[in-house]
Amino acid sequence: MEAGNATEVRPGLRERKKQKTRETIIEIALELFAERGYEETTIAEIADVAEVSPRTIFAYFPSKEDILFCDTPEIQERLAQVLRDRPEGATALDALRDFIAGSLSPDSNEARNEALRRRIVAGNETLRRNGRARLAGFEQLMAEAIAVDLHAGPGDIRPRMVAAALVAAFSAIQDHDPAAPPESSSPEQAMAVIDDVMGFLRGGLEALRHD
Amino acid sequence: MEAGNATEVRPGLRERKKQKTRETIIEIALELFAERGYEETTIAEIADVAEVSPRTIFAYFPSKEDILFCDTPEIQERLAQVLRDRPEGATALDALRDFIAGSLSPDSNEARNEALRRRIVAGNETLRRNGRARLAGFEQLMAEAIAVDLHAGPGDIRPRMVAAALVAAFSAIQDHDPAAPPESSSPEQAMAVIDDVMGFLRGGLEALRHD
DNA sequence: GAGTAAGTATGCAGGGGCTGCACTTATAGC
DNA sequence: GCTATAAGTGCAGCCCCTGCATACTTACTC
Repeated sequence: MEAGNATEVRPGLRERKKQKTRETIIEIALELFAERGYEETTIAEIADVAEVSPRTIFAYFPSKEDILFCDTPEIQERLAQVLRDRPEGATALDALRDFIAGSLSPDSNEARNEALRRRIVAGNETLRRNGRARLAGFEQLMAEAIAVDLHAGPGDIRPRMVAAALVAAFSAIQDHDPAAPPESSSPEQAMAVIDDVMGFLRGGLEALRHD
Repeated sequence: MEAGNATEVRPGLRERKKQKTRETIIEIALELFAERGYEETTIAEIADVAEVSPRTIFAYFPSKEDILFCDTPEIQERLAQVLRDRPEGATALDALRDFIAGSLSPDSNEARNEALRRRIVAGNETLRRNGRARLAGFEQLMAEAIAVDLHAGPGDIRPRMVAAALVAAFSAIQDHDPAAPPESSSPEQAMAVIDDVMGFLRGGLEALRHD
């Protein structure tokens, strides 16, 4: 450890290089996937363009698909945190709404990648399926939080139903309107749609609230 | 075409052999998967025990996973038919209930395979995920039928939400109680659970019915 | 600044899923 | 029987992914 570093320790050269390599791989993979299709792009090609060995790619990502979906765990962790830290009166749905609102700030780089990702996934059946499967983590998270809201026991299926409906609603919004990615519409519009969904869900939740 | 056949043409030797081979492959694959795990069982081993060439297996099934989930399309088709043919007053939920009730007759062979399948899928993360992904077809089917019930337009997300909740509910019942496979409990018990779910869903549906 | 420890990149060999193609074998209809 | 058609097979090969041994880099210590 060097002395004189500020509150944030700037990571060493090694760490920075690693981060850079990782980002390069992602960037190039997304570009190639978008350009010529996911299945049609091989690990070897990505490695070639990224100027690393194919073996190295697997040191960074457990699988080809994980290059594409690498952000999921991080986003999920953020959501988990928001749910954990929500104030006393706030429901899980409230927390989710805030989370989404907070995620709509279009960080240019992130947004660009996200748009690419969407296009790539849209163009491949398997990816669509697996992409949805990855939402299972979010669903689980929401189900747990909703269970708390509903004072539901562990065997109660209501939280899962609500969480599933929720995920389905957002999937529907995303999948079914590929012509209108969220960055093209304004955040306000996006929030309006989301509030719509929330309204429905709250209605459904009320109907299920018999505790 | 031979003359003198009854209403049902008994398929020729070729067709019967084919069917037999197909069933043998499924049977042996399920046994091996259950015995030593899905990932640990190779196509070569299945082929070996089934006394066919590995290449032949791929003539019958597009992928290893499809050996396991081979019934899904057929069941889905049956559900689609039930939904199509439901009488005027019956809702999609009613039709689904009937469909499930009709499916609970424990055909010994079918039930045995189904139990095996459940165990196999339960023991493998990827299979659980993909198994659920295969439910997307059912979800879609139900969503379409529910959309009719709700007089919902094409962009309406309510039907999807309900369908997703529905599928989630049944998944929850199946996944979360691996100790109690459906054949062990009586059909009456199973139907009681299902009616429970149906009650919730009808409640949720009512809340969404603002047409 | 040389030397060592730890971390990273790479090459190689190989397993396993899956496919296209050519070829043999078995059934069907004449 | 004899031929058209379909099923089964063997082979070569692509691709994802893994374990392992090895070269290379950065980091730390003296």
